[in-house]
Amino acid sequence: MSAPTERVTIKDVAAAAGVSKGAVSLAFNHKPGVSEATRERIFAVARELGWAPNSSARSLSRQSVDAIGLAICRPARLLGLEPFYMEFISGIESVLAERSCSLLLRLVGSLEEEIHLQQRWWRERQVGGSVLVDFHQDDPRLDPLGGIGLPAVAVGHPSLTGGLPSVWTDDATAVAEAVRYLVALGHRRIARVGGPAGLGHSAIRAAAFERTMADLGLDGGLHLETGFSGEEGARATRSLLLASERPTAIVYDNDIMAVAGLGVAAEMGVAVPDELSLLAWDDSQLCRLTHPTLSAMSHDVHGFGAQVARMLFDVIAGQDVPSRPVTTPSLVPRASTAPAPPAG
Amino acid sequence: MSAPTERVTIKDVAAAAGVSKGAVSLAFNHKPGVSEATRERIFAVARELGWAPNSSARSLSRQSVDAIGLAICRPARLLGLEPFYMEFISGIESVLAERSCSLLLRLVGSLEEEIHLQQRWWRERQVGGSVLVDFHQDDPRLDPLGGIGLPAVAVGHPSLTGGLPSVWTDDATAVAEAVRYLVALGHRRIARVGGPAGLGHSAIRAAAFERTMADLGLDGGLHLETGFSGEEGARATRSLLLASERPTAIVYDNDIMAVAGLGVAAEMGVAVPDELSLLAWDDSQLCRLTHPTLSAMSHDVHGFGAQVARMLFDVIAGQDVPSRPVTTPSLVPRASTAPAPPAG
DNA sequence: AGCCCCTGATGAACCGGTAAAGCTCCGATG
DNA sequence: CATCGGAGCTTTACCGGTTCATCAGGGGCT
Repeated sequence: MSAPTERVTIKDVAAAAGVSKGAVSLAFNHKPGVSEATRERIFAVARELGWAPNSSARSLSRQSVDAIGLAICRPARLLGLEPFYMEFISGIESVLAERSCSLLLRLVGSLEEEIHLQQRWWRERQVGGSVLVDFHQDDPRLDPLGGIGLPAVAVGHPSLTGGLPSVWTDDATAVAEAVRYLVALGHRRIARVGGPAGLGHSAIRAAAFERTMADLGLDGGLHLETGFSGEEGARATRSLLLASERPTAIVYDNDIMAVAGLGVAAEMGVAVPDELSLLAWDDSQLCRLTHPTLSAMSHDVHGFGAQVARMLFDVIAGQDVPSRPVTTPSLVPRASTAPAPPAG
Repeated sequence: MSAPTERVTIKDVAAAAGVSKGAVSLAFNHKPGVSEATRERIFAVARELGWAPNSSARSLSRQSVDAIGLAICRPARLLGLEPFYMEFISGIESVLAERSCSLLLRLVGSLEEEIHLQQRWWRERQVGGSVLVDFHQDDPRLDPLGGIGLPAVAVGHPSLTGGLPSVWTDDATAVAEAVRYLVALGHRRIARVGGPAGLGHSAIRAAAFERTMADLGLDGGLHLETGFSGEEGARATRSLLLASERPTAIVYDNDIMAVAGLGVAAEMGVAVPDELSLLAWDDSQLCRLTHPTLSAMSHDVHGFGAQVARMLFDVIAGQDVPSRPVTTPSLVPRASTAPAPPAG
């Protein structure tokens, strides 16, 4: 016995206000064609009846959708720990809210799954456009999604996103800053614990790391790839610290792995920062909660998301949008980095 | 010069297959009325043309929507660190995906905002129903949302959710288990760092904490309220450890605050677990990354989300759904809890 | 007075599906 | 052999909006 759910439609409002459907539509969309008096009467009636235009009907008629899609392809257990995404989403939403647009979120298990999902979303017109994240080198999504006309904004360096309008952070420059900072502190054996090599931005950071180290005349070969999880960060750190010539500084690709690294150092009795400096990436609140607090490469993830959303709206509006970087991550030194221990 | 975007509609498919719109609709919805041969021909044509039914049109016609809403009212910075939500969402989505239903996610700044949002979502039929989370005592959402016919499932103890079908974890029992465990280890001065008192489940845990302590003849007054953030967890821990008679064990309301507590203990030179035992809540991966690793009250958040989604579908289907608990969190002892130090 | 134009409104067509009623043909039945 | 029933489609009427052509009425101009 579900409630009758008295559906109020535009017709009811029109009847109650003594005008035609068309007039109600004009009034609600703030278009000319109705007098101020009529408009107000219509609004009053609509409020009284608790009416709001049915979004399916509006979409159908207008041939447009007020929703955008975001599919994230990482295990949920990992995502929960990545402060990045929620912050990023919140940035997107800050822009969506202004335009009363909604975010369709989906966690997918593979890029193939994402391809199918995005195709479906677009064919069924469930979304007006999509945000694509986590680009790989030769990303398999580019071909299938490039051709179908889906308006999209890519998050990632233009070298990865195959001509899609993109927003990215200049990770190469940030990596260089991180390395130079550690070198200035006297570190010579610097390691890096990165994300999966297939992931575009990990590769970019890896390359920048090697290059910067080489430029400074140091050995840049000391970097490990992980799957971004804390556990893998811990394992990587453990193996680095067990090496015969262990590094005096480690740069991580996210906060979680840095926290894990800190745990491993403590477990192995390696003093941070006296014997080992650690540098995190993203700089979530987590970095301020550990002891010692974690130095980090910090950036405005919220603003990043907002920028992406704004650009997507432009793309949907049919504008020709140039790719552009957002502000480069910058170093926030805290207690986990210190001058290198005297060579021993 | 946006692409012409040749919109393929059911009419095109019908024409190409040499049948009527109706036949295509029947075929695609797996309803009787078309022969097997025709059905296959229609599918072949649809695949070739890359057609999928327009979701707005379908919603409009069917008077139903294949999306559900979730609004979360916590600061984004905090959410990112709460592994709970992503895991919860992923649980919801595991069920939605089976029914090709989408999740509309919104981060809101206040419960008032959520009320407006949910009302709009429902009036505009953007969602078929909603998941309501983070119930407060005398929650302001109950009145405005109860009356409008929005199908909803509440996450929270029935005492908080005003007659809405609910799913909840038996926090009271879990708190009791936590306390008894610590007491069994010899702890007598046990503190609790909880969430905001207004939040229903915090209140329930607080009450259960006091009651259990009282039952055991101990002082249950030692609990602090926070806003769930790591920083507040750190502050609370600091104040507890500075007290004249400091606790020998602390129970936290989430993982992040426990991690922060661990940081504070280290900073103050209080040995964990020798001088102080810490117990986290939720048991995300984070608990295994610190040193020492964190004992925690663990539960299946993914399954929790799935359960909620399943129930919401039943509600939307018009069934009369009984509220029910999911499995009670259970203790996972790790390295942060140990026998109480000898009284001194 | 006759004409034009502008404002404020109406009515019908349309968006792309679904659903129910209607129509055809065919084999089975009395 | 007329009749009935059902399988297999088609037709048509919605769903609840938007949009556009049309129209009535009133004021200003010649």
